[in-house]
Amino acid sequence: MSDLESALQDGDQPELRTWLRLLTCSTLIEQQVRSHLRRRFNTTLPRFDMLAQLDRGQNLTMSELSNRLMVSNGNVTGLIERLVKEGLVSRSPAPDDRRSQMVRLTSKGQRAFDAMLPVHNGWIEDMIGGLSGAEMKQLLALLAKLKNSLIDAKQTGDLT
Amino acid sequence: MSDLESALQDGDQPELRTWLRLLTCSTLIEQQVRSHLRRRFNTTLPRFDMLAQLDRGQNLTMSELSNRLMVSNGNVTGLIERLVKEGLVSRSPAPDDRRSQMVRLTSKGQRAFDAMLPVHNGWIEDMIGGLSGAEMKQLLALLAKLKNSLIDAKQTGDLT
DNA sequence: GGCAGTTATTTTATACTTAAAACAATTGTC
DNA sequence: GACAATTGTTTTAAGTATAAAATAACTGCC
Repeated sequence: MSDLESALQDGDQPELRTWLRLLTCSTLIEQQVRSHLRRRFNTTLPRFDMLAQLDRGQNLTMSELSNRLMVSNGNVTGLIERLVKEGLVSRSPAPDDRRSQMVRLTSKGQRAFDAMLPVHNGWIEDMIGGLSGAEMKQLLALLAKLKNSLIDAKQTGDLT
Repeated sequence: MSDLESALQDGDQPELRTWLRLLTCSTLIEQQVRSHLRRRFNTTLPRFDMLAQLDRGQNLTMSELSNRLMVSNGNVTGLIERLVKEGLVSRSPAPDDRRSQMVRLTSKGQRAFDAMLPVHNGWIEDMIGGLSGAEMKQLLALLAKLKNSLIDAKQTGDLT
């Protein structure tokens, strides 16, 4: 059995080890969710993620979606285009800014997402269920701290 | 400020929260590394990852690389092709199995990777450095547990 | 009111990624 | 020693992703 972390010494380079283990976990989850979405709902993870954002906050602009999903603006353009073509999402001009578009779920899109959400959440629960409530709480706290560290490093490193 | 986690209740759905926060962290790290690799070395993350695997274990087959990097076999084909074209990697037929190829770094590839590795590790240290040694140790332990939970769920879920 | 700078989005080019099919070589079994 | 099943790899088609350039609309300031 070998994976991303193989051939790293034990106490060595804890930062690198942390990163690689984090990446392994998130890749494993992603692959499972991706595969389940395909089999069960014949859709993809980026589309699901997009619908999820639109479900949480209706009437978002393209930029808002790009920020929330943490993907490039061009990526959002293409993804929304496909979802519009599938009839799950609609675009309308923003009332106050002619550059912007408001994106929202169609009723078909809302129904599709409502059907997927609980099943999706069940998959996640199954995958992460190996941790106790206390462990999850701890993990959440550590990840919050890491997230802050990452945001800090990003800011201080970007003073080009 | 809103991101993947926005609009989730506080104590609610700890599994989902955990997953989204994990994803946020790994996306933030990935984007930073990707951007640094481009600016500093004019290369990409998948290429760097591939070189790293080849540095750790010389003479790996395509399948081995696919397993270690956790990407599809077709993906490895294309990636290796590009690296061969850049002269960083070479392929040779496996002695014992005519279906397989052994892949290894060229000396140019080795030099390129040796130049990148310490710089790369510095980026990671900067990003994760906001955590204390004890916190990293804790986080590593929790992620190890999560990783096991994920592997379990995968096995029990795949008995189609 | 004009114009410099910024912001929102799309376009372009290229690279990455997957799933599934195709193919080729190996293995196990009788 | 045939031959079914498996394994290793490539090919194909479609989708996802980025960075950078291009467009278009907005804002602030004089």
